[in-house]
Formats: sequence, C-alpha cells, structure tokens
Amino acid sequence: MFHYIEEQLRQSFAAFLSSTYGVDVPVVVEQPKQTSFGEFALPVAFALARQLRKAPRAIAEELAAKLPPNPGVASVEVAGNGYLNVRLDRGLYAAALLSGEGSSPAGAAAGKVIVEHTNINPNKAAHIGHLRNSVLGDTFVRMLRASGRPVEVQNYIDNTGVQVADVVVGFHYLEQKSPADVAALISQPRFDYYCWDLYARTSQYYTTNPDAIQWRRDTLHAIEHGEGVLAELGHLIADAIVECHLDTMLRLGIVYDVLPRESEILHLKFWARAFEQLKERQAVYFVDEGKNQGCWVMAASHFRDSATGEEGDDDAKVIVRSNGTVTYVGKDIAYQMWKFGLLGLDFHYKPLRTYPDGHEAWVATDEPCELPAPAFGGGAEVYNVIDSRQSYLQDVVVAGLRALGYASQADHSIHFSYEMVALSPRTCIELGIALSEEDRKRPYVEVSGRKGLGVKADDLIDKLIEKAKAEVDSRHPAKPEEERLRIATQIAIGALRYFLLKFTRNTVIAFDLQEALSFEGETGPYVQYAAVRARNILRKLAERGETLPEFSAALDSAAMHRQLQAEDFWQLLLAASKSGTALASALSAGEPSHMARYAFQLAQAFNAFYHDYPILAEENPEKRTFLLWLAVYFKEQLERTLEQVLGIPVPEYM
RNA sequence: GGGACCGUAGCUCAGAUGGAUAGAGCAUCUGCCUUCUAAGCAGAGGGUCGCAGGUUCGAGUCCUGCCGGUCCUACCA
Repeated sequence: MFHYIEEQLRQSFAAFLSSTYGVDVPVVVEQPKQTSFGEFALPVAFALARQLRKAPRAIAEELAAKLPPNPGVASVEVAGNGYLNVRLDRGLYAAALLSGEGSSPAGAAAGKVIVEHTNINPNKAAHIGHLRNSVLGDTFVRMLRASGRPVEVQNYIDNTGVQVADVVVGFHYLEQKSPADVAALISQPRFDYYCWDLYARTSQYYTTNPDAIQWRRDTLHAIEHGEGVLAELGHLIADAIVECHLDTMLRLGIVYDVLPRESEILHLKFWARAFEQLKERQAVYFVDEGKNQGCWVMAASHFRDSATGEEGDDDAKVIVRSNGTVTYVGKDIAYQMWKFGLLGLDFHYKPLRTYPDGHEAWVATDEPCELPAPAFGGGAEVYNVIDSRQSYLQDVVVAGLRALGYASQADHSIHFSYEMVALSPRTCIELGIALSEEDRKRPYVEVSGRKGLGVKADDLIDKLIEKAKAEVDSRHPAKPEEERLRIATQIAIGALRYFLLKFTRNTVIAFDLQEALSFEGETGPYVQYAAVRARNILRKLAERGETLPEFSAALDSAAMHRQLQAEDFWQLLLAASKSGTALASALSAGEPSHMARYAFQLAQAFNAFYHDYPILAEENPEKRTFLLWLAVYFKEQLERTLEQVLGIPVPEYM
C-alpha cells in the first residue's frame, strides 16, 4: 500500500513538473529520518535550483502553492532549505488498507528467472558456508516469487569432480571397501559425516604420500568414462550424499525444482556442442607456443577491462587442456548456455523426490524417462548464487556468452555473490580446532572441507534445536513433548535463517557460535516472538468467548482518523504497510538482508506498542476495536514477511 | 605486479539512487513481571565514519592519493 502511494506520488509529481515548468527531472521520494517530518520528503527543489537559477527554498514554496491537491495527501509543507514534506491523510490511508486497496503484487510479466544455489560437492556433509549459500538463494527466490516472478530453482551437482574422486579413493584404496560395503554404510545414518572424515583423511594422505595422487587420476578417469568399480563407487557416494544434502536443506524449508548434473553435461555432449559454437565464433583459439601450448584458450580481453588483447596468451584462460579435456569453466559455459536455452540440447529427467508438500524435485539423467517432466531451463534471467572467490570464473563464463554474440543473455547473467563464512578464533577453540600462531591473530579462520575444518550444518541445527527446546520446556512444561519439539525446531530454523540473512552479502561472516545461538536482540526468535505476541492477543480474546469485530463495519475512515491521531498507532500502522516498499528495495538492491532488517524493525515497533497499550483491557469500544484491527493487520503483514519471504516459520506459542 | 572487496561505538554490523540531529544488536550500568508470556520494554554512557586532499548548496556515501586488512589472479573443481 505504502509502495503504491509512493509510486503514485512520484508519477504525479513528475507529471506536474513537466507540465508547469517543462522540466524532466527524476523525482526522488525519500522517507524522512524524523517521523515528525511526515511520510515522504521530496528534495526536488534542490535538483531544480540549478536549472531554474533560484533558491531551493523559493522553488519549494512556489511548488507547494501551485501543486494540485492529491487524493490521500493531507498536506505538503516546505521545510528546511527547500524540502517538500508530504503528510498522508491517515484516515483515508487506514480505510484503504482495511478494504485491501493497493495491495496487488507488482506486475508479473517478464520471463522465467532461474536461480541456481546450493551446489555443494557431493562428497561430504554440508557446513555453515553452504548454509549461507542456500539460505541466501532460497530467500532471494522467495522474494522474487513474492513480487510475482516465476522462478525455477536449480541445484547443480558436480558428481564427477576431484572432490568425489577423493572420497572414492578413500573408500577403495585406503579402506579397501567394496560397493556393497559402502552401500551398507549408506543405509546407516549420517553417511555424509563418515565421508566428511574420510575426505579429510584422504587429503591428508596425499600430503604424506604424493604418489597416491595417481589413484585420484585413475579414479577421475574411471568416473568420467563410467566404467568399473571406481565409477560405481563414485555414483553410489555422490547420489547418497545428494540425498543427505537435500535432507539437511529441507530442515530449513529449502527445496529445489531440478538438479542438473555434471555427469549428464559430459554424457549428453553439452560441451561438444558449446565447443563447436565457441570455435565457430572464434571466442576461443588454439595456442601453438608458450606456457599454454596445445590448449584452447579464451583471450583475457574478453573478461578483463584492462587487458588489451595484444598482451599475448599468458593472461588467457585455458578452456581446453593440452590433453584435450575440458576445464570446469568450459563445462560451465555450456551449462549457462543451456540455462538460457541457447545450446539446442536438453537433459532427460527423472523424479528425484517428492517433498512433504507435494512439490517434486527432478534430477538430470542421460536416458529418457517415461514420466513427463516440466520444461526446465530456457530462462530469461539467470542468477548464480556463488561465493565471491569465484567471481573470476563467473566473469569468464559471462565473457563466453558475450563472445558468442549473446550480449543480452550475458547482461542477464548475474553472479549473485556473497562473502565466505569463516570461524571466529574463539569458536575454533571452543570446537577444539587447533590454531597456529598466525591464525590466532587473525580476525577469522577460513573453513576447509579438505582439512575437515568447519561446523557441520546438521550439528549446528541440532544444537539450536536443543537450546530452543530447553527454553520451550521451561516455559511450557505442560504441553506435549512432540509439540514442544516442533516449536523448538521452528525457533531454531528462525534463529539460523535470520542469523545468515542479517549480514549484507559482501560481509565476511566470522561465525561465532555464541552469537549464532543467541535468541535475544536482533535475532529470528525476537521477530517470531513479536508475531506470537500478536497471536496471543487474539487467542486470549477467543478464550474469553469473544469473536473479532467486523472491522470494516465498525471502523470508517472518520474513526480511523480519530484513532490515528495517536502518533504511536500511526507509526506502527505505517511500518506494517511498508512490506511492499521493503520488498521492492531489497530486490533492486539484491539484498535479502534488507528484508530481514525490515522484519526486525517491524517487530521492534510492535513490541514497544504491545508494552504500552494493553488491548484487551481497553475500555473505549472504538479504540479497542481499532487496536484489535491494528494487531490483526500487523500480524498478517509480519507473518507474510516471515513465512513467505524469509522462510521463517511462526510458532503457535513460544 | 594486476583485479575486486573491506575499514563506521569496547565487540558484531546497518546506513539503496549524495540530503535534515550517523543508527541497531551485543557487552556495561539503572529501572520495569499480580497485567495480552520479561525470548520483552524504558533509560544511560560510548563516534575526529582509517588518513589527506578534491567535486557542490550539501559527502559515511562520489573522485584522487596514501595507510591497514582480505580474497582472486591453476592445464583444481
């Protein structure tokens, strides 16, 4: 609603300026820091001062006098050196909210958005760094959907890479296990934890036995060709770990539409097709001499502004190695082309799992399946949620598209980057991770799957649930055990998702266990609690045998106007009606953290209100009805932001 | 060497398109539970926004230089 009025104001003002002054200046609509200044502030007089050669204050006064009346606007005042402060008609605004005007989601239009996230190597348990990726990606998906965009969620599985190979080496060479042995392990719980340790052990083994690297080469070769016991192990392990990851993510409410896999990119000749195009359009060239002799490379000038193209081949990126095999980036170019529907090839698909809500996730296969799959790929816009360390490679992928002549697709390829999650030194010590002297002085220590150094996602979730459970137990000892556990789980999810979202994307999170386990202050549970408090009021009302009044009959705009003279009420209502503005700004900034912050600020406003105004004890009937409506409206808005956009459940009680 | 990001309160972080008195949380201190649950509320202290210039009506925000920190710059994925 707020967003709707903001846009209207912007447009009508621009039209007014254009018709009376014949000037086209972008109209900036701000929200003043001081609430006493009104709902909107327009610094447009400052922008006009130069063009009209007049003092901003004089222009502002002229504008205020000439401006035609605007429906819904109570007053326009000149303030400061030339601000125009706009106040809304509170009664009309509230009446419009009550009748549901202006709440329609923004125009859908546009094409399908593809968001790729998670992308965890299927060789070990997921850790907190992976959680940041998935939660960011999933929340961004929810934001897009809330704004009316159709979205397809992809989770790319690199099931033929070095990381999987290393675990295969661990099972086959170090532990001498057969596929049957491994299958038996898979049927046990926490196979991903087993692999976590084995992967670290194998990596360690290479450092003391350099010759063992040959095992990795043999394994990679076997996996790539899909033959023999090594390949069998590779598939067994990767498929099982993918299931573990899907389970872990489902605990946080994160689901996928389709899982493209590297094995299919290879078998279905995606790369071969992309390579033809790259050669044909001369996006890559063959190197005859120098350090890249025998390779197909992409010139640095394609992906670096500074490079001139005359500097030789040293800065070029190798796409095809001298032994004829393709690098990861090459495969990624083919994959990115498929995402836009530019490859002329498609995967086959089979159902992978049906989620509790009935949603189906599909996985790529190399053979046709009888079940009809939805149409995947062919997006109009592609977001790749990948940490910022890979920005160089993402630049190469986009440069590949551009060099092929797909400029528009290159422009719509967005590296949704984020900084890594590291560990605070204090948390390392707490977890028994040995630190070197250097590390001790650093602000944070990088996690490393190779070293087995990190916090596993499921461990963290378990810890959060345990802590929340203790709180719920102490507050609600009479409630059934199962119910308490369910609520503790919801609180844990809220705490974790909020924690990972509260930082902006390019902030390194120095993960601190104590901070992450906190349920007070700017945390998920704080925000959930505000929603629960609103629910409590309504539940208490029902327990007293009362029903909710018919608000639209009881509250006309005159009544709204009377009640909203109280600044506290107006500010809360205003804040609750700004979810559309918050969503639009969070989307345009590409910052899910903005949405989290909005939810927190709204919760803060409600908590203060809740403390100051006992609704059920209110004796004035009109005021009581109004306050009930305010509570209901707040509850609906916050619940929607939490559940639909942030993926944070709202418990029945806390 | 080249590229990117970061430096704001004791700590962890917000400050979109330059705007009015730079904000939260944590920590510290002081109050508030017989009330719609205190996972809460109210209040206090705490800042030369890394440093120096520049751009203009106006700079935490834009530009230049310096200082400090991090990541990337593989025929690994």
